[in-house]
Amino acid sequence: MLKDFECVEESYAKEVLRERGLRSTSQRLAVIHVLHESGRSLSVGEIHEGVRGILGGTGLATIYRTLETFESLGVVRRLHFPDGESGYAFSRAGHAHHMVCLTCRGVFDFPGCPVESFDLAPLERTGFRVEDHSVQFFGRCGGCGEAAR
Amino acid sequence: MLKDFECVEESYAKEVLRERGLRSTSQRLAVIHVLHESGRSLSVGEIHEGVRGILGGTGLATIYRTLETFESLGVVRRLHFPDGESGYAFSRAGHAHHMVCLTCRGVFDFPGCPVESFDLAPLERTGFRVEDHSVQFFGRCGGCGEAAR
DNA sequence: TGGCGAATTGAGAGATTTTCTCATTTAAGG
DNA sequence: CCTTAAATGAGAAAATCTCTCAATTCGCCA
Repeated sequence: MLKDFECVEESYAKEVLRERGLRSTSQRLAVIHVLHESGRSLSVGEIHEGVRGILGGTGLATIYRTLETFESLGVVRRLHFPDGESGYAFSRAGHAHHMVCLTCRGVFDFPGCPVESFDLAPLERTGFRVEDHSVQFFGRCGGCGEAAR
Repeated sequence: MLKDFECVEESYAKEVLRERGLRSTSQRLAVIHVLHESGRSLSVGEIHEGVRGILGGTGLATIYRTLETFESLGVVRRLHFPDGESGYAFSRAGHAHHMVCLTCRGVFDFPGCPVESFDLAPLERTGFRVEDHSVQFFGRCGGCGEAAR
């Protein structure tokens, strides 16, 4: 099952799962498939629906468990929108930031990192030790920006 | 009531409320008071508890409504932690970014903005129009960093 | 200062979201 | 194949958030 849809994202997820001694179940791969295929960030409900469309009776708990697993593996990322909503998006592990379209919820990677060239010294002089950061841009993607005119 | 505790943060909140034609109720001021006094970000439950400590029987719905109001006014900000939890923190309106201590959930402003000196051109060349951004640093504040040793 | 009208609140019901449990299924190594 | 532990499904339970409406309170104006 799912063989016809297999994509790099799925093989990548499989690899990460294997590395950690976790199983590549059809449910897990379907979540990746749905997320990647949509190209945007999806709510838990949308993911559940999408997975059901492929596999049939998948439990909601499985979706939650899967998202949690993938997030801890860095394969999926949870995004929070200014309006309070949130969604999950596929994301290659490692250091990645995103631009998010406020209209279609599309998620795009962008090159570089604003924090890299930012001087943390004055900040750390306060005694704060920076361990991580998050950067996100919100706006309208090409398609949605045009449609608005 | 609350007169004894009045602080700049409360006067500031009052002013913003008046500007928008909203009322300065004791519940709203108590939320600001609790948030500011704690110096860290608090969950809805913690805020509810704190306000009840000052005013007595305050409804949970009021806390939610108040936080929503203040967030739309830019007086309070909702923060999302890497562990999935979230909390609210006092925040002067305008462009402010935060450092958040992962141990005590303390919130500190930091000077400058990494995005200001970041070249958005290559990003916008993709057709994406940036409207907003968010930047956060996570780590350990002075106190918590030391305690860990 | 007292009264009026509209905004705000309290309380609890209701909706939604997330977690948990445990019997059953299934992936993956031998 | 077979075995074994990991993972899932289903639904109950818990947690979180929203809504409704009568009662209260703020802020304005006389």
